[in-house]
Amino acid sequence: MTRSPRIRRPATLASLAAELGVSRTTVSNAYNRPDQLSVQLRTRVLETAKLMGYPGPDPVARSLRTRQARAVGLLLTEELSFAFRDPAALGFLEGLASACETAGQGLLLMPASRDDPDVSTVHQASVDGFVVYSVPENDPHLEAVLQRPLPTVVADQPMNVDGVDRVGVDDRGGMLTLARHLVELGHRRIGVLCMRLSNSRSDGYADLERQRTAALQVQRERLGGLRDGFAEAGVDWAKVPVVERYDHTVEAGALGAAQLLDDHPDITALVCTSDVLALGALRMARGRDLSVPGQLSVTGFDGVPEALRAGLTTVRQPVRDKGRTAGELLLTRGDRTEPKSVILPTEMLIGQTAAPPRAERWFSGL
Amino acid sequence: MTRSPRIRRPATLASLAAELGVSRTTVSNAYNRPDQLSVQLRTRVLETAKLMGYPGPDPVARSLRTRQARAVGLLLTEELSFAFRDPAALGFLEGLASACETAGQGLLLMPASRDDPDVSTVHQASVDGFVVYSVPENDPHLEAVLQRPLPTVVADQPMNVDGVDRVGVDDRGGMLTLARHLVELGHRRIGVLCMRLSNSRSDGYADLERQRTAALQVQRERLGGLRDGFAEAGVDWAKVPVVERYDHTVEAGALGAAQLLDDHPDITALVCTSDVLALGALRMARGRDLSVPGQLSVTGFDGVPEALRAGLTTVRQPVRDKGRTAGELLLTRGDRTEPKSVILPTEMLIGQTAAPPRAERWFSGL
DNA sequence: TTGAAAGCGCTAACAC
DNA sequence: GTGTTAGCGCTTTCAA
Repeated sequence: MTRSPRIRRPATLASLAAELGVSRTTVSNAYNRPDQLSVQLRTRVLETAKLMGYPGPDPVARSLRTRQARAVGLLLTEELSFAFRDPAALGFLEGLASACETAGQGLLLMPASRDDPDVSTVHQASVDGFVVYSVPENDPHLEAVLQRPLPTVVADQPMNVDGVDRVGVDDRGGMLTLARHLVELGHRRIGVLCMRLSNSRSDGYADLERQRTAALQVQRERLGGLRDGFAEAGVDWAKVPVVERYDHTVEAGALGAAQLLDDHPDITALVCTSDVLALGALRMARGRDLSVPGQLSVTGFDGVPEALRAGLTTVRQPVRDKGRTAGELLLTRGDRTEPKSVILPTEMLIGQTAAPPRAERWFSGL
Repeated sequence: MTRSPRIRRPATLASLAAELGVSRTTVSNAYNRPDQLSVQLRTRVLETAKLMGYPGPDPVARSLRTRQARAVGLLLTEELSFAFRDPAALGFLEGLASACETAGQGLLLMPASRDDPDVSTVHQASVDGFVVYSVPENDPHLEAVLQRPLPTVVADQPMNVDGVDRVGVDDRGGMLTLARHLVELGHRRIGVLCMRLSNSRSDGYADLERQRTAALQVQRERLGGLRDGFAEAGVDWAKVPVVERYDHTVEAGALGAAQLLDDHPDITALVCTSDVLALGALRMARGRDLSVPGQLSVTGFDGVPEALRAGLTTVRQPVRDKGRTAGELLLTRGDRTEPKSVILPTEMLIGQTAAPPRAERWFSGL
C-alpha cells in the first residue's frame, strides 16, 4: 500500500513541539492530559496541529509505549467470511462486538484458515487480548495465541485449556432434554446428523471411536447428551447411525440426511446437532415428499432465527450472550487470580417438526 | 485487563539475544529473514526462544519500526452490532473480509456510534488503511479518518470525498430501470418508502427540499432514478408521497408502509428503497389482507437473500463484490497517482410482487 | 505549568 | 553470516 498524493509525510509530535517551541511533553499532554496545561496553551497546540496536519499521536507508537492496543483479537478457525454466513457464529460476533463497543475497544478479525499452518497473523496482531471461538483441540493458531503473553478467553471449545477463561453453553444438557422429549414421543429408531468431528474432512458414518475422540468437543457433548437420553429408554447407541458432515451448510445437511435415510429407511426421527444441518434435512424431506413431522421427525440445535421461522423443534443456546460474555470476561475482569468458566443455559424449543412416530400415532388414534 | 498467572513478564528479543550471546539482529533475522543465517544457528535461536517462552517479535514494536500494521480498519457509523444484522452490510463485510484474508491482513472493526462524537477509536486504530462504509457527509468519524495519513476507500457514500478511492453501485440506474418497469406495468400513482436521509431522526414525509439535500446520497440517487423514470411517463414527482424511516428494520418498514397507505389509499405501487423496508411493507400488506401484487405492488432494492426468498421484485446490487473490491482497492493498488472510482452494475430482478395495477388488469382481461 | 531524559521492542542500513 | 548503530514516535517519571 503506497501513499496517495494527499498523503504527505505527516508531522510528528516532536516536530510539532519544535514548531511551537515547547517540549514534547507539553504536546503530549495537550492530547492526553488536558488538565496539565493552560487552556490557552492547549488550544494553541491543537490549532497549530491542525494547521500542520498533525493527526494526533501515532497509535502504534502510543501502543508501544503504553502497552495497550485498545483492541481485542478474534480467532476463528474458519474462512473469515464464514463468520458472516453462519448464523450462530454471527450471533456470537454480534454479542462480542457489542461488548467491545461498550468498552471502546476495536475488534480485530484475524484471518486464520484451518488448512493454513501459517500462524503469523496471530503473531502480528496488535491487541490486548484474544477471544478464541470454537476451534479444535491442538489447533496451531490456538497454540500461537497461548504463546502470546495476553489474556485469552475461549468460547465453546477447546474446553480444557489451562489457565484460560472459558464461556460455553450446556450442550450436553440441552441435547439430553431433547432426547428425553423424543423418547417420550415414542421414538426409538433414530438417525443422527452431526457437524464435523475433526479437522480432517470426513463425510459419512462416524463410528464410536471417532465420536469418542472427536477434536471438536461441542459435538462430542451433544452426541453424549443424546446417547444418555436414549440410553435411559434402553436404546443401544452402538446401533444408532451417526452421519458426519464436514461442511456446515444447508446443502451438506440435505445430503447427509439423504444418506441416512437411504441406508436406514426405518428411522422415525432425524436428530441434527445444528439447525443449519436440520434445515438441510427439512429440505431433503420436502424434496422427497416426506411429511415432517408426519413421516419423519427432525430436530436441530442452536435456535438460530431461520430455524425458529421454520418452526423447527430445537435447543436454543444464547449465542449473543455467549459473545457478550466472552468480551466481558476479557475486558472487565480485574483479578485474574484463577481462570473462570461460565456455562450458559440452553432451552428446548418445541416446534412443529417433531411428533410421535407414525405407528405410535395410529396407536393413539384408536 | 490484568495479566493472569500464566502470563509472566515475557522475554524480549534483546534478552534472548543476550542469553544466546548473539546480537539482536541475528535473533530478528531468525524470525524475519531465515536465509540470513545458518540453519543451525536459527534453530538454536528458535529453540532457546521456546525455552524462554519468547513469543516472537512484539507486533506493536515491529509495526512501529516497519510502519505496517497488517490490518485494515473498517468504519461503519452504526452500532457495531448493526453490521451483523443488516443483510446488505453483512454481504459487504463478507466480501471485505475475504479480500483481507487473501492479503493476509486483519480486519479491525472500529466502534463508532453515530451519536457519539468521540472519534478516539479512529485515532487509536493501528491499521494500514481504512474502509469507510456508507456514512453520511460530514460525519466526524470520517473526518477523523481523513485526518490520518493513510490510504482510504469509501464504499457507497459519501460520493465526493477528495482524493479518495470509492466503490459504489449504480443506484440511480437500477432504480431507473425499476421505475420504467413499473411504468410499463401501468403504475402512475405510487408511494415511496425510503431509508433515512440524514442523521437526524425523522420519521414521516420527506419533502422535495429534504430529498434534495439528503446527507445520505445513496438514498438521494435511488430517489432520483425513480423520479426520472416516472417523469418519463409524465408523473409529477412533487405529488409523489415519500415517507422516510430512520430505523432500517422490517418493523419500521411495516409502519412506514402503513402510514403511506393510510394517507394515500389510492396508490397502486409501493416502491421501497431497500429490501428490508420492502419486507416490512409485505408484512403490513399481509396484516391488512391486501393481496400483493393483486391489490398492491411492492418493490425493494438490494437483492438480499431474504428478499429473493420472498420473491420480491427488486434491484440486486453485488454487495459481496462491493466489499471485495473495497478491500482490493485498498490493498492491491500500487500506484495511487489519482483516486479511482469503481461503480458496479445493478440488475433488476422481476419477482412476484409487482404486477399491473388492478384497473389495468381488468382492462387487459377484456 | 513545563521540560529533560529514558526507553517501550524492534528492524534496517551498513560495516565487518 | 554476524554485529554495530541509529532510530520508529511516543509517554512518563522526575525535577525545575
